[in-house]
Amino acid sequence: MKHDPDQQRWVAHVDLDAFFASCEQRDHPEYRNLPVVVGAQPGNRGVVAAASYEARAFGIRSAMPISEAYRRCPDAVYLRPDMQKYRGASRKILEILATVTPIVEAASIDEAYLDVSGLEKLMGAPLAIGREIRRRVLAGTGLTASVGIGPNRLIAKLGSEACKPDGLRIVSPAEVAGFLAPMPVSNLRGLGRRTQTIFDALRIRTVAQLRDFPVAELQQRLGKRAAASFLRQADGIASSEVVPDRQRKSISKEVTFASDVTDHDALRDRLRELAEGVARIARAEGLAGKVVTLKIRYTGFETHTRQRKLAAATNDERRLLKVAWQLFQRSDLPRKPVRLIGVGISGWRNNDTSQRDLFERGGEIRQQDQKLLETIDDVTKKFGRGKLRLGMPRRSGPR
DNA sequence: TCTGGGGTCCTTAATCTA
DNA sequence: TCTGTAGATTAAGGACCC
Repeated sequence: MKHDPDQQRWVAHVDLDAFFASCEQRDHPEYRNLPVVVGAQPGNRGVVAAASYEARAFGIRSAMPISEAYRRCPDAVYLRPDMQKYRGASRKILEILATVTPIVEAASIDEAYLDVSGLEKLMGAPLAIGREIRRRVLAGTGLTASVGIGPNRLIAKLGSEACKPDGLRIVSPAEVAGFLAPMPVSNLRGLGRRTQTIFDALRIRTVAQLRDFPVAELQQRLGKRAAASFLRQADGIASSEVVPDRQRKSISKEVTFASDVTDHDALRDRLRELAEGVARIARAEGLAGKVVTLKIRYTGFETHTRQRKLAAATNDERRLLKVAWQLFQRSDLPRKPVRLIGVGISGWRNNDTSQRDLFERGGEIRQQDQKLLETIDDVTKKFGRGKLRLGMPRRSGPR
């Protein structure tokens, strides 16, 4: 899809409100207006996957331990996730969004980006486009979505976050700086607990404060790359590329035991089930991978991964299990009770080198070329051209 | 408090190779 | 052949996201 470079880019971010909980409230009218918590069952290990807005009023949040949620609201409706139902709803929503524009990128089960540039002639201004997206999603699924529209993905996403639940927010290029300035830096992408500690120590609370902070010190504390990423975001600079049909990069399955396990037969049985699940998905999607990863978590949350690259790609559960079990038996892993075990596969054949990918990554490659040229320039200045053998194939065999 | 499951991306270190 | 250098590849771990 070609874009007129002079045309204003508009990206929409569509985010379903309390998605899992809303699906349940939609299908069970008796749960409407009640606090609904989807996740682990109270009394078991696990966390909250989604909380309805009624549950959030009790301070219940996603990723909170279920024991803590229960302490805050024992009378809430506690439900196990029904992933099939949510995946079905997700597919339906993507179909609806595709009636607005073909350039739709599913970012997760409950979020999508749309490139709505150039739709003004058909649908009107961004405000009208946003209203129409929300109307179609509600009419087609009975679910409410919050929509943010801005000049790039970051602003669109922050826009939808700012207007949740059941809202619409348009941020024009002229409004970006003012929109970002008062925001807590914790709203920026890639800022988690660890980085937050650093920002706290530096007394950087808002995006405006981040913008005014000395660059050198920020680089020293966060590393050049991360510092640059946050500063770009603080200036509202981000990609506006919406990529439909992104290919997944890995498939994995894992399980946390109700109580920690030491019996190797039991572990191997669970690993077999997980390998079967991974292999089934891989075959269904026509994928075969060369890299097998074992994940293992011990008592005390100590987590390790071990991986091995195979000579040939596979999606066969027996091969997966065999390799994963060999990895489990490696002597450098602790011999302790096991809390979680998982297996995954990645490294597809034909991975990331398709002509389309190469075409789309052209900009990146050109940047690398530029870097290379700069490096060659530096070396040439130091040592003279005689030291360089440019464009000559490497001699093979022993030297 | 006590931490699921399924992912992506980044950093770092070790190793291999030219 | 020796040695230092440096890029590529592989592996492990961690941060982060939904």
